[in-house]
Amino acid sequence: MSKDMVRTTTPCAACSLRRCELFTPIEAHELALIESLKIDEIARPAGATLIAEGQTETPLYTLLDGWAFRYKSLPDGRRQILSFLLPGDFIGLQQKLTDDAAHGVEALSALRLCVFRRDMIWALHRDLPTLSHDITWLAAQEERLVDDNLLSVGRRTAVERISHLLLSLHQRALFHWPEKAGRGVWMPLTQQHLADALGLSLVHTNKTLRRLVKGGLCRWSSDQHLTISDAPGMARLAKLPHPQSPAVRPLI
Amino acid sequence: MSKDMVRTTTPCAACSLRRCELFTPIEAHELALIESLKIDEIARPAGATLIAEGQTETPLYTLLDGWAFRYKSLPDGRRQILSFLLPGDFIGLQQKLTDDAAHGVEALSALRLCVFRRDMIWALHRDLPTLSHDITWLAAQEERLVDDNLLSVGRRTAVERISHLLLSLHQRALFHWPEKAGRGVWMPLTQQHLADALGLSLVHTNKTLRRLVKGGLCRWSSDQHLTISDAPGMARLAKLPHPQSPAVRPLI
DNA sequence: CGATGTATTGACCAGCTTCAAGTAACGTGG
DNA sequence: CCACGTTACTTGAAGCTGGTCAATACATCG
Repeated sequence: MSKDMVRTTTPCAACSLRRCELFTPIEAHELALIESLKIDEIARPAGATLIAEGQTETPLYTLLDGWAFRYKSLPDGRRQILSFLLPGDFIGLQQKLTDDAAHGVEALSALRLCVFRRDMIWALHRDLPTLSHDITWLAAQEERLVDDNLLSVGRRTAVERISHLLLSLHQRALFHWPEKAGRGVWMPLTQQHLADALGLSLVHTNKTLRRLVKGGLCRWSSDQHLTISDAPGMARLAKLPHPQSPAVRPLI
Repeated sequence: MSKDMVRTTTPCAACSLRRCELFTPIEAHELALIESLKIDEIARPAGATLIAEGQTETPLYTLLDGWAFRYKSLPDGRRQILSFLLPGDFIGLQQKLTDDAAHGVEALSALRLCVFRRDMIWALHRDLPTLSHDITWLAAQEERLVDDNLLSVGRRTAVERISHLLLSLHQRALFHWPEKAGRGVWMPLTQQHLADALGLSLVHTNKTLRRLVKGGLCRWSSDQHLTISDAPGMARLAKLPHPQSPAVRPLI
């Protein structure tokens, strides 16, 4: 814990994420408020637990770099991944507002995180309507993601689920890590993670994924890179409903 | 459409929902702002579509009385119910913030609804931090509900799912409609709705529900009332994780 | 060089879906 | 008042998707 000492390693204005076209441009005074609420910038290794299920007094982060996921589990250990987190995603909003963490958050890769003051959410609401509006937008957006996953897990078959998940992760990841020639997009998941996100068993996930690969629709390298070879084919398999908007989004 | 005419049938201060101990007390000036944003109070019959999937320009409501649900569906008609809506729930938040409705909303029973101005969310953020904070809280809370359902659909067995859903609906409904002696709590769902919410087929839902009833754990009357006879037994079956907080909540 | 984690594949089985048929309750029109 | 259509519920039988068990291969790592 770094007491009240403010040790901002990177000024928010210089934040590399801001340069990404995925995020809406921001006013100088908004940036100043965010910077005043920033406590620290930290790194976490792959596999680290950022927030444990049931934990109270959870911290607030913005994910700067890397992959993570939110999950919930049953007493007997069965685990469900609720959604994946990529750079720009806000972490701890739900927990902050409802006190105890209903879900855990774990790192898939090494992470860089921006740490905010515990009272940040209230400060945003009190001091800057535009930013508090953005926070609400982020909360709504995150729910939309979970809604999508619920539709998948509840109503899609195994092939459909995998196609859908790979497609949407691929699309999201592409914004942050451009595809390296022939190697595909970086996606540091094990098949166990896929299975946990899809509500399938590990074995069945493997067999189904294998069928997709053999069918020439995508490639899943052993170094955890994904290539989509036949995007239209996968989209057809995934039974995408209304084509989803890429949508520029706020970054706090 | 009632043009710009303000025809508030009930003053917010007299709103019957406010008397429910489920909701946090509210300041006079907060109430005044809410009332200024209220346009109308309307009724809808059971089965009505409040918001269609893909609809743009969605309205904003607070559900005053009755049951509804949010859903998403696939091109071929398979439908997943995302969550159920009870009095006090805010409707249209997600759609408002992301433009097009990613999910539909349908009435299970006859409804009474409070209709708000389209710019309400922004007005709250601009004018009253306490209320904008509440809005964010509601969004976060709704996501928590979906998280729960996703865990269920992804990782629980059929018996567990049904027990869990009935238990949580029963608990929520109890706040609004006290159990009538021996008749149970009003729950205007068909088994098809249960199936759609649980990611199960109608037939299997029926058979599993029947087993619960024959096991003496609950009763599902033909007039759509639910009695939980053996709450601890059902909770054990449902594999409830951490006991959930009833939690007082804001009402907008 | 074992130990561990991940991927892969086969064999078997069960939970759930689909198909099918029948009952009961309700509303509507003749 | 009853025939009929409709909707919801119920139950049995058969079949498939996906789960469980098990064995192997392969890589990384201390």
